Amino acid sequence: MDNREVEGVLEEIAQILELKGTNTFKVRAYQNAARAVASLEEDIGVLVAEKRLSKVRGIGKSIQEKLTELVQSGELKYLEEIREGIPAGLFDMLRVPGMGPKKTKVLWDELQVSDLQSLKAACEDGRVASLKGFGKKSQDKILDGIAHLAETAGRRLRSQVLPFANALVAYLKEVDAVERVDVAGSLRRGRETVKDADILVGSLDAPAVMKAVLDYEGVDSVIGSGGTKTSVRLKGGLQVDVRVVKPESFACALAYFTGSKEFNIALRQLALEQGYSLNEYFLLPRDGSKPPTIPTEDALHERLGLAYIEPHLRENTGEIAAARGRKLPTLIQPADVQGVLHVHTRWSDGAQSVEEMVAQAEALGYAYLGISDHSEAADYANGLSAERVRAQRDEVEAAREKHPKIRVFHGIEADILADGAIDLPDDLLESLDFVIASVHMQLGMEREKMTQRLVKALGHPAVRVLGHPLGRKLLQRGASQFDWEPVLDAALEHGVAIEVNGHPRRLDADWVHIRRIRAKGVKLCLNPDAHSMGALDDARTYAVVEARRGWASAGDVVNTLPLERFEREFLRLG
DNA sequence: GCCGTTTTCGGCCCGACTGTTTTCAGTCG
Repeated sequence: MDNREVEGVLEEIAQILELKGTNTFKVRAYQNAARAVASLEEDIGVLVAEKRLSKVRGIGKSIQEKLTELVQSGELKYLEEIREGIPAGLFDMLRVPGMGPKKTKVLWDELQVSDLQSLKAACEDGRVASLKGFGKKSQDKILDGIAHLAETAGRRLRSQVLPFANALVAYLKEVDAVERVDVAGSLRRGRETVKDADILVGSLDAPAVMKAVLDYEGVDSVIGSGGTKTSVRLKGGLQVDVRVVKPESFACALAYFTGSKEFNIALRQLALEQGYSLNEYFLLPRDGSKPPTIPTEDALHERLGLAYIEPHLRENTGEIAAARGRKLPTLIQPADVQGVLHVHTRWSDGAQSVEEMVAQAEALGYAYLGISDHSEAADYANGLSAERVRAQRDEVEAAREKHPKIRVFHGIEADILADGAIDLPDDLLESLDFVIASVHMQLGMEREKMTQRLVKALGHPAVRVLGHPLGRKLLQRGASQFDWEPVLDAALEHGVAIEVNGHPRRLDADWVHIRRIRAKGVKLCLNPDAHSMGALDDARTYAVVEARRGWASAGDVVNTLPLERFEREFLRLG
């Protein structure tokens, strides 16, 4: 039972309690505990075994007992008890926009509606509209919500949303009434997938801004529009919320609408302790005196006795305490990345030649580049046999001669076979500059076997990087299951770095595990996993964001090293 | 259910919008 599964159990308890109309603070206690578990830097099994669970903030006596039972036996009587009589379909109903626990419970009690299908039917024959507290509009909104849920599952990749959000921001910048405008919300925090885009505007003329949004040519339909907030659906389906505040409130509002929700709650708590009340407009002294001028988020955090907390860290997973103690790390920046290793070419499933990728990397200012096509076992990707790897050398050598300013390493992304062996002969692997070892097949292997598979692969002397360890594809398939502790132990022992894959659909390892990897002292390697020239910079664009969310600084990442040190200390060449 | 240098009880973040009401509950972020 790993941290993610335990987190899921706590969240399920919170949802069930919410549906049952339990005291909201009790519900919140379980939600807080779920977050606390999610942000642990150790395996929860270790904490339970060493009886250190109660030291975790947010986990008290009662939850500690439940988690001990859960981790030790894999079961939890309390959950089974409260689950009794709660149809699983109610959780799907909660995901419909506008549907919360209260409405869900009313529909269940009054109409015996217990899943999306029966909810849809109840809306279509008008039973929902006839209920007290509901009406025609609620009913139509629920139907729209169900349709949208089915269409997109509600979330999109960050990379798919950013261009739309940036275009709208650029448009609003040109509107006369707009003084300041910025992206907020989970998009600003760098979440891997987002539900919608939040845009904040500072203006003295809110109606003009609302009108400008409604006039935007990218708008498909209007979801709602009030005096200071307008929600629209853009062509392409993305929902965007635009809010307007007075320019004097912009910094407080930007902080507020950036979230996360949990971070805001904690920040307000801190403000209360220090004699302030914090809302999205001002930091109000409780004694009724005039609120201080807050021109930037930096100033807001400083007022509360905190070092500035970057948006990427705002998840209420320890960053506030660290900011208080001035112990936040200096986060890695895109420009810190000196070179990248994980790059494909036409030799396997890439779109460009070796030379084209090298030229592009040089143009982007990289000091070194590793060519790493797929290996033999990845035949779906036209993986390279030992013979073809040797043949590729000439082309790599030619690119080196043509581009002397950038150092080109010749490597491979080799497959980790089911038994943990690497799929090319040892002498060939040893002759290369580096090897990235990745799992591409049998991703759903049983946990114990997958752990052994990875540990064995990391012990191969030629392996330098473990590629996309989770094997997930965002919004498509989940992560492989294995135990992190033995894998990280092996990585540490053999000096292998764990990849942070910058492919927008992978982002793997993810930020939660990056924190664990760092805590263990294992190094990271930020890569684009580029299959074309256009994706070559994805390590700086996407992997860096994921690493920052995992609290990584340049010192945690091997490919921030200058060329000579990277070559000598990490690749162990020459 | 959690928490505590006003500590073992009595708090627990705050406001906008919507749809339903005629003063408010629910949802959202």
